[in-house]
Amino acid sequence: MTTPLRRQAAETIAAALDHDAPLGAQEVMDLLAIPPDRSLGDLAFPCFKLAKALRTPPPKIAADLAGRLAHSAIFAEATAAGGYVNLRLALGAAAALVLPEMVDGLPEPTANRSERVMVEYSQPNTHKAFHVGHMRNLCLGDALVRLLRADGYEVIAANYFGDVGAHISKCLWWYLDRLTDAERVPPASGRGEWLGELYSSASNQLDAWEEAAKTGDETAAAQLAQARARTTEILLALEAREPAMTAEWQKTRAWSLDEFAEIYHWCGVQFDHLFYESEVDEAGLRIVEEYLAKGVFSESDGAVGVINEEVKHMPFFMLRKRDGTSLYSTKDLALARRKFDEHRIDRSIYVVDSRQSDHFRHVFLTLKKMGFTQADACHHVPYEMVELPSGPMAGRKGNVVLFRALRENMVAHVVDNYLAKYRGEWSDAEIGRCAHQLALGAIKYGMLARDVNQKIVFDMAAWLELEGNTGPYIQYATARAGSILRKVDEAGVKVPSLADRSHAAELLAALAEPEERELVTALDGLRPAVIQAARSLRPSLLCSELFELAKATNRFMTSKNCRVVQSDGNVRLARVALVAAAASALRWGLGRLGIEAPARM
RNA sequence: GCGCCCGUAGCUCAGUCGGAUAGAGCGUCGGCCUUCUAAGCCGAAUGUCGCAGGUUCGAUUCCUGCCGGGCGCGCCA
Repeated sequence: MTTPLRRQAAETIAAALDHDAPLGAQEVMDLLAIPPDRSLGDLAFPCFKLAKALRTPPPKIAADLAGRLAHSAIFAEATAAGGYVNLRLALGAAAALVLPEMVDGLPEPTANRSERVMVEYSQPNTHKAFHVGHMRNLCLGDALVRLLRADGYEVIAANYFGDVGAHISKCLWWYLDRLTDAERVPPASGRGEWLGELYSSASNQLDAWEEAAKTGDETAAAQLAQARARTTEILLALEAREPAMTAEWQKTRAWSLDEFAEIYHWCGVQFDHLFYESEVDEAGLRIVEEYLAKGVFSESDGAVGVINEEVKHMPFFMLRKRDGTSLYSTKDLALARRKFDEHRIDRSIYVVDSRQSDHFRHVFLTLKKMGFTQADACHHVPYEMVELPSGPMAGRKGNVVLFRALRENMVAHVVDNYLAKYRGEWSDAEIGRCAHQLALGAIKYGMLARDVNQKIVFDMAAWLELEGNTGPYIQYATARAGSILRKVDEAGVKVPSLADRSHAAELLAALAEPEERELVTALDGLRPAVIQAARSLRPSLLCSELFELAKATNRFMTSKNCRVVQSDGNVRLARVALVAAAASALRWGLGRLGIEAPARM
């Protein structure tokens, strides 16, 4: 990952290498490392790779190279240590390469690649409640959209609502048959969640009857049979577009969708396109007919599917049930075709939990067999589940944290514990806005900071601590930096322009403290981290880098040797530039994760 | 049974082209607020990198086998 600083460092090293050395500037840059102890240097160049080509032991190469690098523009010091050359940056020159693009605020990303990428995420079911488990997907998908945009792609953020299927008929059964007229009135707000509770009640009741029926309870068995007949009836009525039932579906579906829209708004998530399962249902069945006729799909036990030998433990991928109705898989094929044909995407990303890994392997293999070359550019981003300290989330057992409670509790905690002291001093609007940003930052960062293949145990109490490696910690560093900049401004000092490179180097040569050195190098690491996170579809990489940057910023701001307002001359100006760069970089980096930093907190 | 994921400090986790004495947060213990926000900073202690082999100058990292945990495996989504 290239930055102006790393490029110049690599070019300097490459130029100093023996002509026999098989490394160009790019290879050198890829090898550049950070020494284990910063007292050794700011960068390190390992010489092991050169040993064979030069037929010289690494320590000898390192010693020779160190001698030749001692007096370059970018390095203040070069010392050999074993097979490594440890390099201390000439801080003014280094800062002049790092800070200019940051002091004025990093640019919002613009698409500069020809590739068009769609990220499909969130995919909630209507008629069900939205809970913390859904938040991981939402945060992950949103962050990937932002990261890919930062990497220059044109990205379509897409959602895919599960608005058909058995869960709908269960919910409607409860709503229509089991509620009294008085009960059948949704609350003024939170209708989606209310509907989710109905679904949950229905599901629990059916499970309970099923359990009882297994133990020989004939009443339960009869009730179960009756209920199943009714849910099937509802399902068929919906499939037949029977007007009265369709009207009920549309009404209740809208309650869910409205609430989802509200949730996304609160989360600061925007979709460019909304898909619905109900739109791809029939198209999916037509695809099954089409490719069955072409001989790509085949029948088995009355069902239709495709045989993907590559998935050894389960080669048969079912696409149409014996009763002729569609499946999740059927719709995914139709959806993929729409993505390719109507949205003309080159790359397709699916953010779906890891339990679906086999499903997506099958989907992509099937698309390939159907002739879609884009199948090679389909990626499933699997992630592990969110659990609660009390165990896996299970709606049935009531072991869930619903979105509304999550939001309210987080916001209330932030206000009570951190912002109450500003009452009267800040407007209520600012307190509310700040609490929103902090609560959301805590949730998003918590969901993103862990690698996707690690399970997350969501412990509300722990996340509310807001200490250590958390979103609010990074937001706090940002706010403090902003506070210094306000004081600087009050003192009548302007953030210096660094547009002129040689002037900038001269000014920034005033930086000398270890905390300043650490901050400059941490700033240099931000952009590569964003690119790496985007390329590997792993937002956690950026979280780690932001945490390091926030720590470096806090250390700088806490150090008595790095006062900004109380210093003078070029030292003050250089530090102003450094703080401005840090604030802007933190804000920008958080922004790539969908997290805002409050102006003050 | 087959497939995927996980196993690193008391706890939660980084460590993804194999490289220096294996890191961070929390917790514990001890310091730092008349000085730019103490939601902060500094210091200390803590390890059989699940186990056993193999490849290598060098393995937490790559390969093989095993142990432990999670998830998935034809008419749910």
